[in-house]
Order: sequence, then C-alpha cells, then structure tokens
Amino acid sequence: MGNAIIQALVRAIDILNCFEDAEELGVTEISNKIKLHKSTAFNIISTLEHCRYLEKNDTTGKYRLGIELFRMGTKVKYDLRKIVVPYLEKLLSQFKETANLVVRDGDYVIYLEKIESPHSMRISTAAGSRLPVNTTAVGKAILSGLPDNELQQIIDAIPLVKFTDYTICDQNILLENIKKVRISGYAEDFEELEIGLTCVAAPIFNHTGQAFAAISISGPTSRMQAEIRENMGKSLVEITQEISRTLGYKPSLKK
Amino acid sequence: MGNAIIQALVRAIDILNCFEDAEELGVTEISNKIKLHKSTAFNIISTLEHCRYLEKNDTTGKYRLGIELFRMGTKVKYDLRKIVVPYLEKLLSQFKETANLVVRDGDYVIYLEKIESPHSMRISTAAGSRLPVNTTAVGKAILSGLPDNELQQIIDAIPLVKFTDYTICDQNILLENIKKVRISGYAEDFEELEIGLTCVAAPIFNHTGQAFAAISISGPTSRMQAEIRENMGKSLVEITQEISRTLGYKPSLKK
DNA sequence: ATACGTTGTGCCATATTATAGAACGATGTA
DNA sequence: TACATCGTTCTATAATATGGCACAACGTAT
Repeated sequence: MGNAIIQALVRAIDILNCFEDAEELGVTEISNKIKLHKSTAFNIISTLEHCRYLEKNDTTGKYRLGIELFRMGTKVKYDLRKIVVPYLEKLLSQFKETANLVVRDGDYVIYLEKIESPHSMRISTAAGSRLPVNTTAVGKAILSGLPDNELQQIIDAIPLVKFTDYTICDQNILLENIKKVRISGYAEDFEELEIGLTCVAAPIFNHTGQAFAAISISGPTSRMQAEIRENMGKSLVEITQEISRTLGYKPSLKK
Repeated sequence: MGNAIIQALVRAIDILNCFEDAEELGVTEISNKIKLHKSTAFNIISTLEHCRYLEKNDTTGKYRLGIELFRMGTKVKYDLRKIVVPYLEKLLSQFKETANLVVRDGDYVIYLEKIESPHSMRISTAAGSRLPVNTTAVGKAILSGLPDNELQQIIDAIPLVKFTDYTICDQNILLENIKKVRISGYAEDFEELEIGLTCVAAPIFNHTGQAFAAISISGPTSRMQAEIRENMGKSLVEITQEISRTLGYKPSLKK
C-alpha cells in the first residue's frame, strides 16, 4: 500500500489541509501542526505560494489558501452533477424546498450541489462541506445502499457524534433505522443534525450496485409534515431509480 | 528567484493543470504533455489519486480531477466575497441583470462570484473561469486602476487575442479606451468578448491604492441601451468606492 | 535602552528521495 | 500470430529535499 507515494507531495497536501479549520496560518504554526521542520515547511509553503495555491497576507505575514486552488476546484467535473441538477430543479419546483446532491467520501458525505429557493440564491456556502454519514438523511440513505459487511465496518469505524438531542448515537438504533430505510427506499432525518431542520433522502446506485451518492430535500420541520414527507420520499425514490438506471445500475443484485 | 522551490510539487501542479482543457487523461498522455517520464508521471499521479486530488475512471483507465480538489477549492475564503456579494444582490434587484465579481490574477481576471437571475440559479459554471484582462469590461476596469508603468507592462506582455470583430486588438486604441475609463470611472465592453453580450464594470481598490478586483453588470446588448448603461456605471462607481473605502483605500494618491 | 523570545527566511552538506530505464501483463490492432 | 500501446512494478543511481544552523525583523518584557 505504501509504495510509490511521493512524500513531498503528501506533505504539501497535509499543509493545505491545515487550513480546514483555520483561515490564516504562519509557517511555525503549520510546522507544529504536522510535525515538520520549520525550514522544510517553509520550502513547501513557498512552493505552494509560487503556484498560487497559497497566498501570503502581507500585513500579518501569515498564509491562506490561494486563488489557484479555488480555480482548479471549480474545474472538477462531476458528470453526476450534470445528470442530477435537472432533477433537483424539478424537486424544487414541486416541493418549494431546498434540494441537495451529495456523494460519499469514505466515512463522510460531501455536498456537491444545493438548489435553493430564489430567496437565497448564490454559490452555496454549503457546497463542499463535509458531514459524517450517520447524522444526515443522505448519510443514512447511502448507508442503506451498502452491503452489510461494509455498513457494519463504517458504523464500527466512525464515532457517533452528538449534534442535537435527536442525533442517533446508538449503533443498534442506527442499524434498525437503516433497515427501515431499505424497506421504504428513503431515509428521514428529524432534527438529528440541527434543531428545526428535517430532511428526506434517497440513495443513488452506480453500475456495481453500490450506493455512492444521494439526493435529499430539506426544510424547516414546521413545513415538513408526515404526508408531505411521504410524497417527497416517493418522488425521491422514483428519481433516484431513474438516475441509477442512467448510471448503468441494474436492480438485479442485492435487493 | 528560482530558489527553495520543490520540484515534485510543481510537477504535481503541472499535472493538475493538464486537466484544464481535458476532462480525462491517461498516464502517457500526461507524461507527453508536460515532458515527464511515464514512470515519474505515474508516481505523482498515484500520489494525487491517493490524496483524492485525482480520481481514476475504472472503465477507461484514465484519470480526472478528484473530489478533494473540489472540496478544498470551496474552502478558499475570500473576505472580499463576503463584502461584495450583498452589493451584487443589490445591483441585481436594481437592474435585473447578472452581476459579477472578479479578481486580477496576473494578466488574467478570475470570476469569483456571479449573481444571476433566478432563472438560471445554481453553482455558476462560470465561477473560476479565467479571461485575459483586455477582453472584458472588468479587465479594462482593473487596468484603468493600475499605475501607468504596470499598465504598459501588462499590455506589452499579453497577446491581444481576437474574440469577436469588436475585440480591441490595437495597443493604442486599448490605451485610449482605458484613459476614458479613468475619467468616467467605469469601463464598458460592447460585444468585445462575445457577440450579443454587453458589460459595464468598475474597479475595486485596496489599501495600497491598486486595483485588484472589479464588479460588473452584464446583459444582452438589446437590453443595455446607453441610458441604462450610464445608470449602471454610476451605480457601479458609487458601490466600488464604498467597497474600496471598506478595504482601507484612501482616495488621496493618484487621481 | 537592553535583552529576550518570537517570527519568517536563507544557506549548505548530507542522507533521503524521486528519477528513468527496462520489463511486465493486459488490451487492442494489423 | 505478431506488433503497439496501455498502465504498472521494480531497482540502482543520480538528483533532491531535508533540517541543522544562523540571520534580520518584530514585539514584549525586563
């Protein structure tokens, strides 16, 4: 596994990752964070600055993520996005609530796209954000579409972090919850991530039969009554089946 | 100048840059493009894949930009964005046309944000795109806010690429055009980038008195009559002056 | 003012690391 | 069947990053 990996590059990416929770960092701060000699860190940082992946704030002397990283980030093409966005727009016009597309990234889900009501339109600040798979409807939807061994493996691996009083922090309850999702085809999240926020989600399968993405509708709990959620669930299942078929999924294997 | 630059890292970024015009590339293709031995390229590519900055398409065997690059790209914080977006929204509601925020990146401008009419709302595909400074209203706006020597330097350096019949490809005409911008305070683009597209833009100054960004309004030529453009220009100048002051600009130096 | 603890930055010999050549199996083409 | 071309692995050697040391600049406390 640990072969043919260029270390200088990995270290550079480690440095970039330091900026996940901090907006601006100095050379020494970074070198402490990832246990790298100040001089080495400086060399890498200088290189990243030279390539505009980092920028120096001349007034503070510290560094921040650079414009080139932003630019290249926008170049990442997800065919999935092109395929799914029209469906999200359809969902928005149907239910007048925010529709999301997420993909699985290991033990996390990453928001790829968010179609909101016109009121708050703009580049969504949530796009690109990352959440653990157990705390969201989309996470549970994806989990429900994984084979049992992989499902168990993830649940064993991740800490069930409590976000609200309703967050499911018990493995067995989570597993039961997911079994129900497998029957109904869609997952729900009742303020498990945030008080006042309710979500409905369904998984998207690829050609190998694995759930790797999901779409959801999210809205204030007050507007998400049982009947509406059921309609949303049905629509989501219909749509994800269509998308999965587009992606080459044949609903023959594993339920 | 070329000191303390880590080459493996620069090569990795060169590889990422290969994907600007191509969505999927193979190892050999990349190694040819940047004149790197296949084996070396493979090592770097493997590392980037390991870090999820590249992804392998198992069916084609080729590589594409990865989700981690997207995710980190969204982490790039531009305070500027936070400051300017409210103004863009104000412009949109006032003129009902698309409003943009760009920053200068050497001889180019990069679109940071684009606020569009509700009709086409979503993550703008144009955000992150890069255009030469001479072909756009925003580019000319920024040029007008640079000191003469720097202005001349850029104009000498860049090729004046022809996009449409109206693109300004003559240095002298471009310079005269920019002098007019300095008087009026705002720049205009009459189908110089694209037939049917007209823009009005004004520069944003930082605390050192240099123009480093600009905002613009763009719309179909048919709706952008002289009187409207004048109103837009006035609004843009007002707004950019306010933003520049927020950023610490003191309109004392250089006109 | 002086002294100290930081900071970011530059230099240089050494030891670690990436490099590029050759060769592999797999796939596609003539 | 034979030939190209693909991605991938291995290895010795050559090239490179490393990290110790030192410096100037800044802020803080003596």
